[in-house]
Order: sequence, then structure tokens, then C-alpha cells
Amino acid sequence: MSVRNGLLALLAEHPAHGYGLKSEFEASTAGVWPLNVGQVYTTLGRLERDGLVEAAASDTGTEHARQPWRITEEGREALAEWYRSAVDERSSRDELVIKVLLAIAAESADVARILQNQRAAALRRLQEMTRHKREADPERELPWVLFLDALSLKTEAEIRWLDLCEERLEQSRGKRGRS
Amino acid sequence: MSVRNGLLALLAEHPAHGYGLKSEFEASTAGVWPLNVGQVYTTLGRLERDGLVEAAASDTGTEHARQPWRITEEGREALAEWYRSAVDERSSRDELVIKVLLAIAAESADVARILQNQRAAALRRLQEMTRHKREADPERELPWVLFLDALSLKTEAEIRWLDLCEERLEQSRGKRGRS
DNA sequence: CGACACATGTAACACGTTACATGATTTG
DNA sequence: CAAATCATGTAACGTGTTACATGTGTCG
Repeated sequence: MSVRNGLLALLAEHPAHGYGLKSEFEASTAGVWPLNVGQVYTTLGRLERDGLVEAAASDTGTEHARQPWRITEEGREALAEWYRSAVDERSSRDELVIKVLLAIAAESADVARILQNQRAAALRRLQEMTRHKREADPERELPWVLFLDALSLKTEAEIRWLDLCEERLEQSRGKRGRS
Repeated sequence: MSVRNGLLALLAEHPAHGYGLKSEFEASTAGVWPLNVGQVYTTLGRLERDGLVEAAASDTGTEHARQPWRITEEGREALAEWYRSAVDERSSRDELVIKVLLAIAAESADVARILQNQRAAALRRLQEMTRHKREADPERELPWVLFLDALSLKTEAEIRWLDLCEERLEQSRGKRGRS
């Protein structure tokens, strides 16, 4: 729903056409999440179908120069609802967690190695981000800086979790060994 | 790809049929991510198409009792590659970050309120998890405990990020105000 | 002129989700 | 017997991704 609601958020500011929305979306998200133009048009089609968006002007005549899109009242309500509601992490599948849990369940998998690999990759990412952060200007590149913040914090949490996994696994093994 | 690779991980242990895979998947992930059986069969179909799994026995005769599925050599390689490679957060769209960045871009949105709402929800979740953790037994419910760990750490990171957002926004406003 | 940004769209596909249809086996 | 669990599958839909086809305007 990110793209869908993202377009809605942009259209809430001012009417725009597909290509412009692509540019604005990428600009707003610091170019981090490139957006295929095609998806903008298909998404706009779905938004129109759902009554959240409408063509801003008469579509008479020229095919290749459609008038921009405008958000509807219903669209504004849907957007407000998106803003109001909290993103729920619980329901979405976390690939890393699934991977580790299934590796634990599968005796054949080398859990220790998986944890090490993931942590090594996470540490590399963290270093890279720290480098980027030093070069970034919080005034002029606020979205980019906020993205780096988010990614750093998430990565740190990931590393802590991997550590915790190792600890708990070791404790499990210890208890099992003694019994 | 979580379901797809998850099934592969389970099949790497021993051949199984669709329904059993559903149960095992849910058991391995502490029942946190329920899996519709239908998806198991469609996913198995795609895995078969890609040569990662195969029917474990002769499919002669009875329709309604298909023989279990078995992982292929190619399937084992794909699974090993999944285990080896690190999950990349960078490329996947983080809905919360997108929401906040677009709200900042859109002057009409009440960013402060969004941040407050998200934090309030995150704090509620955190309390709930702490409660669950107290009741959980790391010995007998390791997957469940690890899931709670992951969710707690992620949520804490989320809260820290929301705080950071407020700080940076305030600094931005301050600078803009003085200039 | 040729390259590049602007601009609109379609088609095909991947993954995930829900709902539905069908039947066998077990168990209270 | 009735209900629950085990078991297999299909259909329809939503979101997202990539690739492709097509055309306009601008600028070096």
C-alpha cells in the first residue's frame, strides 16, 4: 500500500499527472525507492476505480496529453486514515526472523553460520551508513538523513537481535546438555 | 519469498505434503504468521515448475492422496543461497518511513500528530510484548520468545527514530526561523 | 540530427491473500 | 452420526515489478 498511499499523499498537495508523481515520489523519498512509471499509471487506475482520484479536466480530444489527476474527498479521507493509523509490524512477515526460526527448526541448517553472515552484512551496512551520514547535510537533505537514521537504527536492532539469538541458543544447548 | 524459501527449508528436512508443511511452518514460526493452505499448494506448484521440488513417489491412480513432495538438488542449492545471502532492508519499502517522508514533503499533513500517533502505538505494542515475555518460557517456546525479542527491538528502534524525526524537524524549523 | 527528459500506457508475471469446493479419516 | 481435523486443490483479486511500445518537446 506504500505506493498507493504515497501517490494519494502527493495528490493531496496539488493535482499532478503520472510522470510528475513519479518524480515527486522519488524526490520525497530521497531517491532511495525508485518507482517505475508504469506502476504509477496502473496504481492511478486502481485509485480511480476506487473513487479516491479523478481526472482533473475534460478528456476531450488528444490522447497523449491527459489532464492531471486530482484527489477526491473520499481520497482525502483514505489518506487521513492512513496517517491516523499505525503501521503494524506484527502482521507482516519478517524475512530475517522467518529465516532464523526455520533454520533453528531444521536441524540440518547451520544456524550459527547464518547468524554470523547476517551480522557481518549488517555491520558492513552500518559502516556504509555512518560514512554517508558524515557526508550528508541535515538542512538540505532532510529526507536522505532521516532515511539513513531509520536504516541505522533498524540495522542496530537487527544486530542486537542476532546477538540475542546466539545467547538464547547457547543457553538452550547448555540446559539440554546438562539434563 | 519468505513462504517459498520457508517451504524449501522444511522440505530440506524430510519430504512432506502440503498440509503438513502448513502445520510445520506455523509451528516453526510460533503461530505468529498463519499460512493459508491454498498458498502452500500454489507455492509448491511454482517450486515444482522451477525444479526446486518434485513429487516424491509415483502419481499413478488415486487423485486425492498425492504422494509427498521432496526437495531436489537444485532446491538445496537455492536454499543454501538463501541462508548464505543477507536480507537486504535497503531495497524493500519501509511503509512507516515512506509515510513520514511524504508527510514532511506534503505541507498540508500534520507531521507532529503522525509521529505522536505512531509512537503511542509503538509504546502500546512494547508494553504488550513485555507482558508476553514475562509469561513466556525460553526453554519450551524458543521461537515465540525470539519473535518477541525481534519485535521488541524493532519497536524500540522505531520509537527512537520517531524521536529523532521530531528533533531534526525542530532543528530545521529553528534554522529556518532564524534565517 | 541525435540524445535525453517528459509523458502515457499495456502486458506479463511474481507473490501473497481470501474464499470456495471437495473429499477422507478420526473421534466424541 | 456429527463435528473436527486432515488433505488437495482452484478462482479471483490486490499490490508490486519489469519490460515493452509509443510519442512529444527540448537542447546541444
